[in-house]
Amino acid sequence: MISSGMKSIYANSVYCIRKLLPWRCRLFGSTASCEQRDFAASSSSSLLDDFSRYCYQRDLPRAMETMVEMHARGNWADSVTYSELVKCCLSRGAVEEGRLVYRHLCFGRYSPKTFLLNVLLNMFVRFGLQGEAEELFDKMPERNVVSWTTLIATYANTARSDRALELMTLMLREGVEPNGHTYSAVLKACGGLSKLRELHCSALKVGLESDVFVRSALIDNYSKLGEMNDALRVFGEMATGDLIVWNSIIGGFAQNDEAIAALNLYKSLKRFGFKVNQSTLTSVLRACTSLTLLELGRQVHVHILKYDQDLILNNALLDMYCKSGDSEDANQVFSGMAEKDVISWSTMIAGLAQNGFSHEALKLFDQMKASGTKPNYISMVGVLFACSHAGLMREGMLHFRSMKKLFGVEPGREHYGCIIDLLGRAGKLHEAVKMIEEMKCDPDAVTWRTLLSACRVHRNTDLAIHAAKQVLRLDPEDAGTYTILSNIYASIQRWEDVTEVRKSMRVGGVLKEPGCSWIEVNKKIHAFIVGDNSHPEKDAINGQVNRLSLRLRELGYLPDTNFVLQDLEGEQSEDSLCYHSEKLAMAYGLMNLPREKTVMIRKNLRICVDCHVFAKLLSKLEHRKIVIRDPIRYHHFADGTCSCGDYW
DNA sequence: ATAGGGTTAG
Repeated sequence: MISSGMKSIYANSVYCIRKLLPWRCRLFGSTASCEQRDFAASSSSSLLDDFSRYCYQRDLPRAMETMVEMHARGNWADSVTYSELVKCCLSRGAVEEGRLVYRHLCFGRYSPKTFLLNVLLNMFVRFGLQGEAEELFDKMPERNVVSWTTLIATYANTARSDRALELMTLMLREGVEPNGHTYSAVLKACGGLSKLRELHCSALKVGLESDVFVRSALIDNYSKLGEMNDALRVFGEMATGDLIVWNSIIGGFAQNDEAIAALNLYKSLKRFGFKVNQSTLTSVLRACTSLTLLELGRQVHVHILKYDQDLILNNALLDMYCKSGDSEDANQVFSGMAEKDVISWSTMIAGLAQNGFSHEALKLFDQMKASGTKPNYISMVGVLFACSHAGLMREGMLHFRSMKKLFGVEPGREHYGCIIDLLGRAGKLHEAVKMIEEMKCDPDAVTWRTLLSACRVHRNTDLAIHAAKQVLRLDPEDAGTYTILSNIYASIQRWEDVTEVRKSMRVGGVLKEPGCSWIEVNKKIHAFIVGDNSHPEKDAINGQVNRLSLRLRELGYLPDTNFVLQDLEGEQSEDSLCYHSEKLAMAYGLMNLPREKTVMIRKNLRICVDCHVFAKLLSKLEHRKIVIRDPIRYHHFADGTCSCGDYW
């Protein structure tokens, strides 16, 4: 008879158990309840003492030698000593020795207890020997919550979430009650919101509401699904403070681009007198990054100087400086890093490329390869972005065509996007279309928007209409593309189509996102929304825009009223162009920032041609550096030119 | 005595 505790977890369990039954009888049969000491012959006590000493001293070679001797004499030590030996194997990565310990314990006249089998199970898992772990698990006469949790955790960590959840079900079916360890492991594997809520409920039922590990796992999962209300509720129910739970919620807001909430929580955390650590600061930096709060980020930089060798923190710092358009400080952090991983290199390459330093980015890519760091999918997005940004057709194609062979990177949407951008910039629109047809993955709205952008610059109306329709098919909420499409139809007098586009926009309830620009002055964010006059200094700002506009006209600035193929922030008239949010932000920056500071602006929509000309001329007139970061790329204006080369 | 949490790049 096979007892329920021996039931195999595998589909072909009957076969599995039959095959193993003789082994099982020999090992776990009649002697199953024997204690280790019973086997120790009195004459061997000094051998066992030696063994125990070697194990606790972490002298692996001598311990193994003694173990072999013991095996020959039929002696066994106690479980705790063996667990020390396994720890020793693990810390040295001694796989073969570990296997030998396993054979010594499981293939002889000895019956290891569940505790010891769990230790061995964990050892196999740690060594990445999944097959051997499963085999052992399958053969265990009794599996407790630790055995199940150990295996569930490996599946959860190797992103085999279906298997982890399945094991949890089997565990419950066998009547083994899960604990906090189990939930924090299985939560890592939970895919959707409904499964998460289900696990959340059952964890509460088992009485785990105060387990901080479960709490942080729940917060983390709700955050990943963007359910910040749920995450906040779980956080708020915490009676005692726990730094990691705080880190989870701060990280959650930072990842969901709710930077203000993240920063406020960070402030309360400090007010409560908590000592924060690297993880907290990494999330705080990420929050600063998403708001382009360069000055606040610099302040955080001062606080993290004591962690100057922390790789992840340095990577976040790098990204903060890159995204804030400060490639000099990014370079400084980068060159000061003792250890660099693929993320450090990728961040820096993409950062340089986005800031218009394509050649520096490509030089860095050469250094990366020379350093022995293997580029991955994301690294190649940065490299191709650098090529497209500088119009380096030959080089871009070369990297694109060779990356699979050289680095095993299969080209994906983002890579194709760069190539389409590259071809589009060169005016090779039909080759760009061919590239879309060649894609193995389905093109998405971003892909078609890239083509649409190329059509806009090269004034190809027919193709633009096609691309715009594709964008709207894939993303029917994209207000900007409706506007472009309607403008195109208007320009070729297809009034019925104009009406049609406007109508479908109305029917679909698509609202145009108002243009918004942000600028940091005195560590505070000032937001300028088109049509919003609530800024206390609005009169002074409007006056400044008008004055600048007049002075720029002397330099040849003419408001660009050719709106065709453009998605503008506001109404389409010369008058309203003056009040595009980035112009207001530029004016405000010039009024309030010291002369040596770069005017750094972030905006939610892409910059229009008129504002682009305005910014270029302004940088020359005022001898100021201006950076405008739109959702796709950054425009560095200096001395009358822009790093984007007037293509975006 | 064996199993558990948070942080970085497109």
